[in-house]
Amino acid sequence: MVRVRFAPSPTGYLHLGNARTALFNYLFAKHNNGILVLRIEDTDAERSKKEYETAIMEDLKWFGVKWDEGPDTGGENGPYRQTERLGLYRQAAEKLLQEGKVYRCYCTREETEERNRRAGKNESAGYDNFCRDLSPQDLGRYEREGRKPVLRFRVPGKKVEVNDLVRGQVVFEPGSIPDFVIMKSDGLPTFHFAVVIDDCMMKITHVIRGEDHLSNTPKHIMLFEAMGFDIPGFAHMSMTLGRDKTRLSKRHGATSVRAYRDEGYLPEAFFNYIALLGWGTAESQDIFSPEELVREFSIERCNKSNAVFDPEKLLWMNGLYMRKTTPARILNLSLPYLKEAGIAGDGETEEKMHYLEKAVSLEQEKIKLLKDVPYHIGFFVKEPVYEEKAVSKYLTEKGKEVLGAILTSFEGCEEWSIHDLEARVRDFCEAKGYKAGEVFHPLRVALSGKTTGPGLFEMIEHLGRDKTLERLKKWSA
RNA sequence: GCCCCCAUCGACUAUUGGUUAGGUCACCACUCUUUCAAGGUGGCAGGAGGGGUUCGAAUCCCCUUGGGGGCGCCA
Repeated sequence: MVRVRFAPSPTGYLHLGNARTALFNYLFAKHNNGILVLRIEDTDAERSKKEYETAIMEDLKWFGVKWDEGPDTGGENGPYRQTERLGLYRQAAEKLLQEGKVYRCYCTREETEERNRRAGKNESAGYDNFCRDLSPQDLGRYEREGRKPVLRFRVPGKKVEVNDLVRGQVVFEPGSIPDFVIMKSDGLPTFHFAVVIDDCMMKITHVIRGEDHLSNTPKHIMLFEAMGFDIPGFAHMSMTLGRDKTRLSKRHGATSVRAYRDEGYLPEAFFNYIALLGWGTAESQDIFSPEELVREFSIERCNKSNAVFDPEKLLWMNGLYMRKTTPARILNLSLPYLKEAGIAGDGETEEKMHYLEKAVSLEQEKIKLLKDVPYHIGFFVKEPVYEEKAVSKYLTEKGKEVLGAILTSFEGCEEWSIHDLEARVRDFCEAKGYKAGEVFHPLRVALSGKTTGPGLFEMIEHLGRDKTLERLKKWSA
């Protein structure tokens, strides 16, 4: 049984790069009929916040990553928050201490750096094993000084091989990894230790994570070995970068899943686009349903090189999914934005909802973001926002004259159907010798405030007789 | 400073020893059209550099360069 995990730290909103890691874990799990575990790595008491934990779970669910075991679902391998597992880590650490595989270290960071400096090494050269074999006297002296020790792992002097599912065999030579801390002086485990204990106890078979952890993996493997645990498979995914090929950060604009959700991206578009970052099929297919992705996904086809996140392609893909979905769904999802714009309120009548839905369907092919829906359909409900350039170009003296004449014609229109309306306008043009554009453009601007929009006669029909005549009167000479 | 990873159009990628190096986004042109989109057609554009191996290299090896990551009592 394949068991994988996604293990975020609740220190901020879900980041795009982490979202991709979560997605790949999910796809791998589902492809293999396995289990996805959500584990909250909240041992950093300073930065971890409960609200972020909630937000991360919401955002994962939003774009379609569902886990089988996690803090909210419970499960036999829990608890799923590291702060609720502290006893487990202490127990394991105690055992390692008994076995002499870890030792107490009393050095401060400053002391270590100072010694490194004096030894002519780089400050960040790593720990110098100062406390590795402290005499009982030294130990006692430090304790009497009131120093609180950390527990350091006694790194064996042999090479470590990582057999990575995407990178192949990666070898770390002896001496390249200094003795590292597994338990902090406050009694909390470090990331490296907690991860290994948890992955083992949660029966994780494959560790799929970002490449930023590749250099840490030998530490984890040594810990697995020291504790006699089975070593899981590892797969280190390439990183997600910004346009300038540096790590995705605020400089690149929105980097959280939440931000994209708020802008009005469709979850399936986000899901699809993110899956394409660092993974592809032999056919270079671009559009996948979630089911297809689950079926097609494989670790072997994951790219080794980093991928640049391209908001433009995401936007294009979102437009594509907008066109694929139903107007009713777009309407429902854009309700918050419509409310904010004063176009729809709570508990609208069925009639109004139908009216809005039709308006959405007329504009659907142009909608790229849910956030933009009010801009596109607002004039159907509220007084148009007249764009200055449109008015000065088309609602000229001559334009107003034309509108006045059209008004007369429309007033006599009883059926108010696309056909009737169009016939009237075309007859009018012919009778008065106007070119189509001389009439169409002023009409559109007077009714919608914009030079762009749906088909003119569909628009007039849907706008209705009253609003049409009223707006024409306003702009007639 | 030490260690690790990576390298195909501007971006995402396909091509795993023999291809006019393919697709998608973006961009440009044309087309459709009452507008804007969407659609259709076409175009621009790529193997980082240098050495090998081979009849033949984007593909295998080495070096250089460039980019990314790690070396915390952060995760």
